[in-house]
Amino acid sequence: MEPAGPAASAGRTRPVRIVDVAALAGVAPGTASKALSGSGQLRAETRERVRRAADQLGFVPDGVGRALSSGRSFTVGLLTTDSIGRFTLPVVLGVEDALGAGDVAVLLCDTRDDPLRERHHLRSLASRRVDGIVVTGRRTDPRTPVSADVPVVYAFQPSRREEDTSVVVDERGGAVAALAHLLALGRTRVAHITGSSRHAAARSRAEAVVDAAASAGRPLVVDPLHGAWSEEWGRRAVDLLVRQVPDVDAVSCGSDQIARGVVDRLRELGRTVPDDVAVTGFDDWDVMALASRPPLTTVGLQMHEVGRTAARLLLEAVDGRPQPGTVVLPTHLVVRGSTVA
Amino acid sequence: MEPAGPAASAGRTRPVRIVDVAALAGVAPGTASKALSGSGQLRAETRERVRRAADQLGFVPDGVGRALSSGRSFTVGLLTTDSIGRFTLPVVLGVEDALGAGDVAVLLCDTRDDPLRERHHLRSLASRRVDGIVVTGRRTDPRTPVSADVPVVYAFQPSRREEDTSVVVDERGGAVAALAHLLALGRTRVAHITGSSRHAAARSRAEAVVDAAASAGRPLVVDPLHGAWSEEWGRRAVDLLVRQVPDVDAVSCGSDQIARGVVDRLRELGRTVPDDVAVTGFDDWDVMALASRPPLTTVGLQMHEVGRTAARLLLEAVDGRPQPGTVVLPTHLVVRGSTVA
DNA sequence: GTGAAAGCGCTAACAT
DNA sequence: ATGTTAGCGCTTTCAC
Repeated sequence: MEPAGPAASAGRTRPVRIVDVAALAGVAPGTASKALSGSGQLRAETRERVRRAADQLGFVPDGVGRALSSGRSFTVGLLTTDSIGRFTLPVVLGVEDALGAGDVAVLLCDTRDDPLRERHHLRSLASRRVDGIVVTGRRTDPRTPVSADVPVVYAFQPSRREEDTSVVVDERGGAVAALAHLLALGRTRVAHITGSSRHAAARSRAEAVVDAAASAGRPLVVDPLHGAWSEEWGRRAVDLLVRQVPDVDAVSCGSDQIARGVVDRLRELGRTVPDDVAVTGFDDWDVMALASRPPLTTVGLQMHEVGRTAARLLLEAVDGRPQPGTVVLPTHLVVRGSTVA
Repeated sequence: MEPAGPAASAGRTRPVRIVDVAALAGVAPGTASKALSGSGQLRAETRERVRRAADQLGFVPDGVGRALSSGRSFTVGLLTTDSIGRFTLPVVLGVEDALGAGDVAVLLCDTRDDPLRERHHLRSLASRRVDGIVVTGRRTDPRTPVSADVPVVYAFQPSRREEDTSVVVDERGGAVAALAHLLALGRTRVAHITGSSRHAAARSRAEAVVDAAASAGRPLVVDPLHGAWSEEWGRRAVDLLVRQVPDVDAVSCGSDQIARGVVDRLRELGRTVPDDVAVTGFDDWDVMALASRPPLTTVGLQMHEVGRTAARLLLEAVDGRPQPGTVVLPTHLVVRGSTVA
C-alpha cells in the first residue's frame, strides 16, 4: 500500500511525520508537537526552528493520530433532518463558514426525515468521535431532541427541550415589522395570506400579524387565509380576498412565493402594486423577491447568521462552556417596490 | 475528562471498547476484531458469540482507532468550488446518499471560488486522511484539476485534464431532444434564448440547437439570443424576438428561469402558449417549471444521479479500480403544458 | 482457529 | 526548557 493511486499529481512521497520534523529540527517528537501546537513552554528560537523544519518538509499533521491521542477530532456533525433545501442550505453554509475558518471540519448527514437514517447517522458520528453536532431542519416546529454523548446545538428548528441550545429566527418580530411598515404607509385595510396552519411558521407569523394589527387599532379585514406555500395559492387567495374585501389596500404574505402569486394576480385584476395594494413577502428569497414585478418588500431571515451562531455556540459548548436556552436572532425588513414606488 | 458534558442525555457511560467485547465473549481482542470485521478464519460459532457480545454491550467501533491502524478513514471530502447552490445541491445530496448508505462519511468543504480557501480545505482533508475527494461546481466549464494524494472524481464540472475521472451531464443531447420535440410538434420557426455566452453551458446548448435545427432542415429563425440567466432577460428577449420574427412559433430556452420569463411575456403580448408559441426550458427546476403558467416542458438534468455516480466511481477508485475519463449521463425530457395543451 | 504482541502518528504526563 | 515514556483503540502480522 505504498504508492498506489495513479490519480495523484504533485508529491506522492511518503507522508512526513512529526518525527521527521523533530529530527530535522534537532529536537524530540514531543517538543516538536508542543512547538507546532503552541502549547507548553518553549524557547521562541526552538519554536521557530521547528516551525521552519515543518514548513520545509511540507508537514501536514495527521489528524487521525491527533484525534486518537487528544480525544478531540476537530470535526463536528451537521445533521439535517429533512433534505437540505432552500432554508437549510444557508444554515449549512453558515455553519461550514464559521467552523471551516478555524480548522474544524464538518461531516454532512442528511436524514431525509427518516428516523432510521437519523439513528444510523448518529451512530456514524459517534464512531467518528465528533466533538459536537449541529442539528437543523426546514420547519420551525420544535423537534424531538437527539441523543448524543457530545454537545448538540439546534439551528433554525429548535429542540422541544427548552434547556437545549437552540438558535432560531424572530419570525414574530419579522411579521410585526412588515405589518408596521404597511401601517406606516397609511394602509388601513390589511389582509394576511399564508401557508398551511399545520406549519408552526404559518401559525406564529399569522398570530403575530393579527395581534399587532389589532393593537394598532387596525384589525385585519379578514381572518388570515391559510393555504399552500405556493404562488398558485397566492393567486387563488387574491381572488377569494377581493371578492370579500374589494377595497383591500395591503396584503401581508407568509412567504415570498405566496407574495409573488399575490402580486401577479393583483396585476392581472388591474390593481396597481403598490399604489392600489401594497404587498409584503417573507424570507427574502432572491429568486422570488427580485423576479417579481415589482420586486418584493420582504422579511430577511439571515439564515446564514443562524448557522454561524449555532456553530459558535457549539464550539463554546465543546470547550466546556455550554449555553442552554434559545437564542432568537432578529430579522431584517428589506423594502422594495411592492410597497413603495 | 470522564463524564464531562451536561448536554448529554441517554447513556453517558464510558464508551465500550473492543477489549470489553472480547472479554465478554471470552476471546482475545484481535479475535474480536476479526469476528466483527468479517476478516480472517474464525469458527462460525465464535464469530456469532463475539457478535452477540458486541450487540449486548452496544459496541460502536471507534473509527479513529480504526483509521489509524488500517490506513483508511472511511471518510471522503466533498469540495464545492462555488457556494453550494441550486445546481450543486442535488449533486451533494446524491453523493451523500450513495456514500452514507455504506458507512462512508462526507466532509463538506465550500471554497466559494477562493483558491486560498480551496488550498486550506485540501490541506484539511489531507490531514484527516480522507480516502478520496469529490469535486463539484455549478459551472460546466472544465476546471483546473486539484492536486491530492488520493483519488479524485469531478462531478458536473469536469476536470480540464481528460484522464481524470469526471461525471457530467449530456447538455447537448438534452438541448437536441428539446428541439426535436418542438420540430415533432410541427413547429418550423424556432428561436433560442439563453444565458451569457461566457458560460460553457450556454454555448454548448446553443451550438447543439443550431446544429440540430440546421441538419433537420429547419434552421433557427435568428441567431441564439444570449443574455442573463434570468426571467427578466427572458421577457426582454421576447420583445426583441417578436419585433424581428413576428410569426415565431417556438422558443427553446437555455434555462427554466429564462423560459418562465418568455412564457410570461408572450402571454402579456397576447400570444397563447403553447398554441401560438411552444416553449421549452432547461434544468427542470420545479420552482420555475411548475409555477409557470402553463408549466414548462423542460430538460431534466438528473443532478442527483451525477452525485451518485461520482460517489460510486470514487469508491471504485479508492478500492484500487480507478476509471479514468469522462462519464456523460443522459438527460430526460419532461413534457408539460408549455409545448402540448 | 485463536492468542500475543507490535505498531499506526500523535499528545500528555512525568523526568530531567 | 526539553527529552522520555506511555498510551489513545484498533488492526495485523506472526506464533502457537
